[in-house]
Amino acid sequence: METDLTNVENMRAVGLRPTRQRLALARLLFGHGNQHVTAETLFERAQMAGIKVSLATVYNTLHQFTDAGLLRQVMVDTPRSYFDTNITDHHHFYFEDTGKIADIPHDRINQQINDISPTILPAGTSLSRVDVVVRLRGAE
Amino acid sequence: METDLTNVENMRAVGLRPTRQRLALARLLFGHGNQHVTAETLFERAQMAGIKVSLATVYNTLHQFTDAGLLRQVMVDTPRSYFDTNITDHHHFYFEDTGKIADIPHDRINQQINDISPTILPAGTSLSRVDVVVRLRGAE
DNA sequence: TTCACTGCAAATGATTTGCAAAGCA
DNA sequence: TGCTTTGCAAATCATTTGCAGTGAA
Repeated sequence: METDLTNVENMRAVGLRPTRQRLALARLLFGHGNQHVTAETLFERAQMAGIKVSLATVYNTLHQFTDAGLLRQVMVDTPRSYFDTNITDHHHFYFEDTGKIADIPHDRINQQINDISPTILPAGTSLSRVDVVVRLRGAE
Repeated sequence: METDLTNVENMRAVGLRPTRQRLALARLLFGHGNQHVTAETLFERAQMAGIKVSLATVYNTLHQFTDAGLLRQVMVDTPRSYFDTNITDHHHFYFEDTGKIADIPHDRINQQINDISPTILPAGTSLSRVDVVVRLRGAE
């Protein structure tokens, strides 16, 4: 289990003040299993949940959580970017027809990639991360 | 060798009228080895080369070439997208410090990916393409 | 009280679009 | 001529920013 950001102590532990907005957004993000959100979808979900928060704050919060290592930013489509609550080593399906993404479950790709990557890095660089996006057509 | 779009017949062959702007942009794109461009960088290069073309037309042309299978759109960074003149199966380095991309040369990743991918596709979907982005820190 | 955080509205940056003028068939 | 394509400017969309007001320590 990852850091549970839905309580005050853990929010402080990652260097963020436990404000009403951040706690509420954390609850939406981390309280219901792994999910992929955009700023817009999280904002809408917050509104439906009756949480008073501005879109700008949603953007700020997503980036703060990402910087704290609690979210991972996934770029598959311009110009919108997704944030994934699953921060373990894994990769993504991208459904071209619907624009949605999903985690690749039992990740065979992952092991292979991790084995290969270090051997091909250009001199003077270090690996930040490997993103694999398997783009699909057809049913979601 | 790919289709050489720098001449009138081939431009027609992909279903596009060989206009002055399209021919000139094709020359910039396909006349000097593989490269990665954004709409903005191609536009600047065109201006430096004395080609009279608008930014809107550069955008249109990049998408028309992409639809014709002559370019590949690569998304690594929001909200700007790159277009790669190399349309063979291959993947990319992304230099986080500079925001630039480069093809991964002798592509060991590629074979592994191609072997694995078909085995993990969700029912009802077909593989469009696999994008691997190896994100690097440090020197470009 | 102090400094971080929030919200709003305006600014930004990439991209797209509407439409009249220009160019290819 | 007729249908594409172009160019410009305005529109759009996601995102960021400036700044005054609010809230946590």
